[in-house]
Amino acid sequence: MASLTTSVAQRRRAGRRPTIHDVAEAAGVSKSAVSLAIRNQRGVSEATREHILQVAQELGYRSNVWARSLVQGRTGLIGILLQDLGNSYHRDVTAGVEDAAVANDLRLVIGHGRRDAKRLQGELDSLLALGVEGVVIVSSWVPPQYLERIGRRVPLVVVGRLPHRVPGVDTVANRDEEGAKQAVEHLIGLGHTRIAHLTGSARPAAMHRRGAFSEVMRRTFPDVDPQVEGPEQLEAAIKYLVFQIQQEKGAPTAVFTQNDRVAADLVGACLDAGLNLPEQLSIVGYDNSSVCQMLRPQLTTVDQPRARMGELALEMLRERIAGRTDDKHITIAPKLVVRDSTAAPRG
Amino acid sequence: MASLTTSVAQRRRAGRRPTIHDVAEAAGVSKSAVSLAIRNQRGVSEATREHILQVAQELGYRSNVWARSLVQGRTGLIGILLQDLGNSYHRDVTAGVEDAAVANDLRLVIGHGRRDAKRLQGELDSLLALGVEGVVIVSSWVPPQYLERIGRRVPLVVVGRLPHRVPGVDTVANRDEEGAKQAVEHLIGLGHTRIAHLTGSARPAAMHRRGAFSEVMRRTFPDVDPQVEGPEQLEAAIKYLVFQIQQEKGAPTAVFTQNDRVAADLVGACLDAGLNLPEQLSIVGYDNSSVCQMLRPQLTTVDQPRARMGELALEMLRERIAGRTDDKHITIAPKLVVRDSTAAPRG
DNA sequence: AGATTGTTGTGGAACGTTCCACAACTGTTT
DNA sequence: AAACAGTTGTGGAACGTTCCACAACAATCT
Repeated sequence: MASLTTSVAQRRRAGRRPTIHDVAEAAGVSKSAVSLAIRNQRGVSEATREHILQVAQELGYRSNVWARSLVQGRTGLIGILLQDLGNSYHRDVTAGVEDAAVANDLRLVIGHGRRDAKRLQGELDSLLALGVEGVVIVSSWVPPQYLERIGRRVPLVVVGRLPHRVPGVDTVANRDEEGAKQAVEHLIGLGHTRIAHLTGSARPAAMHRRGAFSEVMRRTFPDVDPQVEGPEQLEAAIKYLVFQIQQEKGAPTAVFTQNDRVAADLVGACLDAGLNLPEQLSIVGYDNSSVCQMLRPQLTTVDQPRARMGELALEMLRERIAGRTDDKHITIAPKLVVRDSTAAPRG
Repeated sequence: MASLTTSVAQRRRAGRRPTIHDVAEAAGVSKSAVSLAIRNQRGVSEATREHILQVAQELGYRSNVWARSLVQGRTGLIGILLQDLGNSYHRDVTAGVEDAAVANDLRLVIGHGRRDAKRLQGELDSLLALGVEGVVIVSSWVPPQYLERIGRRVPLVVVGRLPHRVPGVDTVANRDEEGAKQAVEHLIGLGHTRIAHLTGSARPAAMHRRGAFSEVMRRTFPDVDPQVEGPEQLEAAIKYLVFQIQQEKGAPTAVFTQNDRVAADLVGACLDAGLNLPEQLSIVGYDNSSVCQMLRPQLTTVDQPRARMGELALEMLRERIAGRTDDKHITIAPKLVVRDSTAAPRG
C-alpha cells in the first residue's frame, strides 16, 4: 500500500507534465479560456489568447490527447494493417495512405503482421484497442468472417483482392486480369509462343493473374496447353524450368511470374545456370518493386499505382467514418513497364 | 447548438462501445468489480470473475485504453522513429524492438520519416503527442540539440551512430570500424592491393567505415594513397571507377562500399559495362540487406546483428523509463559474410 | 464472547480535457 | 430607458477508467 501511494506521489512530483490547469493558473484565467485558446476557437479575445499561448509555450504545455479524445469520443487515429513491410508494394500503399491521412488531420498507426497470420490478427486487435476510427488493411490474409465481424464495429477498407466480397467492407484493388493480360500480350507481341506462368501463391490476386494468363493463352494458342508451375514447390519448379531450357526441347521461351519476388528468384537461378537473359528467356514480373531496377537485366514488370490506391483507400475510409453504409469496390488499371528482361525469342 | 446535442445523442445511440458500466449493470455487480475482474486482480471471487468475464465477452466489451492511461498516468506505448522503412536494416531493427516490446507488454507505435528530415521531426512530435513513454530512434538525422531537448522530457535511445554523444541519450551501434576492417582485410587476404572505397554519405556511420578503411590501407600499404570516392556525385564516381577498370591502367581490383545500396548500384553499372564479376572487380557491401542474395554475383557484405540491436535498444529504454539516469552506450561486433562478389584479383 | 485477520465487494474521488449553460459586460436598436 | 444582441469569460458536469478507503461478512485465534 505504501508503494502505491509513493508511486502516485512520484507521478505528481517535479517531472509531471503541465496540465491545462497549470497554464490557467499561470496565465490568471480559467481552464475553459485556455482550452478555447489552444484550440483556436472563438470565445476569448485576441489579446488573452496570445497571452495564454505564450504562457503555455513557456510551460512547455502539450495537450493530453487521451483526455481530449475521451471527452470528444473520437481519437483522430487511423490504423493501417500491413502484411509485410519488406515488400515495397505495401510500403508505397502505406505512403499514399499516410499522405492522405496527414492532409485530413488524421494520425496513422501502423500494425505490422510480418508475414504471420496470427501476428496479423493480434496487431489488428491492438489497433482496435488503441481506439482507431477505421482501419486500412493491406493484406488478404485476414479471414473473411473475422473481417466481417470487425467491420461491424469499425470502418474497414481492404487494399487488394479478397477471396470474396465481405458485406460492410470496402475494397480497392488493381485489375490483376488486366495487368496479366498486358504482360502476356507483350510477350506474344514479341513473338513468343511457348510462355509459362510461375506462381508462388494461391491467394486471390495470384489466382486472378494466373487465370488471365491461362485465358489469353488459350484464346491465342487454342491447341497448346499453357504451362503453369507452382505455387507449391516453387523452388523445384524454377529448377525444372531452367533444366527444360538447357535441354532446349520445346522449352518455354518466356515466363510471366506472379510477382517480382518470384521473378527475382528465377533470374537468379537462370544466371546461376549460365543462361543468357533475355536471349534465352524473357521474364515479366508484377509489382514494379524496387528490386526491378537493381537486377540485371532490369525487370519488365506490371506497375500498380500504389500510392494512389492508398489515397483512395483513405478516402473511402473517411466516407465510411462519416456515415456511408453501402459497400464500395474500386478497381484501378495497372500498367506494363517494359525494361530489359524481355526480348524476341531466338531464331 | 442543436447539432451539437444531436451529435452527443448519436454517440450515445446504438453503435456506442459498451463501457465498464454496461458490463457492471448486465452482470449485476459494481463497476469496481468489473475493473478488478478484467485486470485479473484479486478482490473478486473466482466465480464472480468468470461470470463478469463472460458477460463482458458477450457484450463485446473492450476496455478504453485512453481512460485507463488517463488515470494511471502511463500509456504502455513505446515509439520507434524510422528514417526509412525501405531499408531492410531499419526493418530488422524494428522487428527486434517489436519482439522485445511485445515480451514486455508494451505497444510499439511506428513513426516513419520517409527519408525526409522535416517529416522525421514531425513524426517525432506526433509520437510525443500520442504520449509514448520512450522512443527508439533509428536514424542519425535528428539534430543533436533537438535530441537533447526531447531527451530531457522522455527517455530516448538511438540505434546507430550520432555525430557526437548527447547527454541524456543512450545509443546502441555496431562497431563500424571493426566491420570495415574485416571487409578490407578480407580483400587484402585475397591478394588485392589496389582497393577503393565508395561512399554515398557523410553521416557518422559512413565516416567511421571510411576512416577505418583508410587506416587499414595506410597501415598495410604505406606508400599508396587509398582511393576514396563520393559521397557527392556518387553516380559519376561509379562511372569513373568503371571507366578506370576498362582502361586497366592501375585501376582498383576491389571496392569496399559504404553499404549494400551503393554496392548494388556499382554491380549494376559494372554489368551494364560488360565487366565480369567478380573476376574484374571484387565488391564488398555493408548491411547484409535482402538484396545481397538477389544480386548476381551474390554480395559479400558485413552483417550487423540487427534484431539484437533492436532488442538491446528496448532493454535500455526500459531501464531509462524505470529510472536510470546515467548514459549508456553499447556497441556490437559486426561480422563479415563472404559470398560470391569477392575473389582473388586476376593475374 | 470478543478480538483479529482475511476475503469480497462497493461507492466516490480522481485523471485532463471539452462541452454547455449561464454570467457579466459592452454596444446598438427600439 | 428598456430591450436586445454580441462578445468574452466562467464553473461544473461529463467522458471511462483506476484507486482507495471502507463496509460487510466469514473464519480463526485469544
